[in-house]
Amino acid sequence: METRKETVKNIYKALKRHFGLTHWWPGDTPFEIALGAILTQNTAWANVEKALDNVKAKDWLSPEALTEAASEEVEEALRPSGYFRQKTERVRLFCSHLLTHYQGSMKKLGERPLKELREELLSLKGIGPETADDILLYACHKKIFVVDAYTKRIFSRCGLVSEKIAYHPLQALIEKNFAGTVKDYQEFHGLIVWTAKDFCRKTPACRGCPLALPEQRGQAFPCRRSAIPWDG
DNA sequence: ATCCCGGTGA
DNA sequence: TCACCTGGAT
Repeated sequence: METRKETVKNIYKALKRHFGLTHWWPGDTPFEIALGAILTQNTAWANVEKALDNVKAKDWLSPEALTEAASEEVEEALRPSGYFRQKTERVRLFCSHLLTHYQGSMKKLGERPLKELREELLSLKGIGPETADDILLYACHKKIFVVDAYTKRIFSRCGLVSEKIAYHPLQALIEKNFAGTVKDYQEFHGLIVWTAKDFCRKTPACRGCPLALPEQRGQAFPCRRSAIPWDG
């Protein structure tokens, strides 16, 4: 029987074989990546892109510009991403922190050690575990596994964990059982996002799923379950 | 009508 | 634990 470590590795290998390189996260600079991480909270990425396009069109893609602009105008730009008042506040709090402590430099922010930086990000209002880890992994290139709703869905449907597992236990389990570089961590999360969109949707669309067991291949349902029972 | 790569406040 | 926050796509 497969060990948990082998299962995690096999999931990564199967997804990589199917999709190739994802080059996740979308965004050209560390600051844009951090911005996207905040804007995508409970929001479809297509709507985040519209907000980011608005910000770029205004030439506001910097912590200075976003803090100096009138908040009503920033709200207007962020509107397509939803929760636009909340997100304007969150974005500006992050920008202020960046300016106050790092001269607005994501590079300087990224020089802090992983654990301290994670606690620091979590202390900011509007940055929870997933957003913090997005920023750490993709903007600061720290080796940390990003857990999201898709990760829980896929790993639970593969039988590795309960679907109700909390953020940190799942993160710890994956990190303990996955040996990879920062690039591997980045790709793994990207592959999970793509898999969730194409196959592992809320209502499963398993036909052609790279994670389907051989005997289930070609079936529309069910996806594989209970490959390895999890004892908590 | 329901869903999006969540986080906060209570 | 849960209501709430928001607009846009399907």
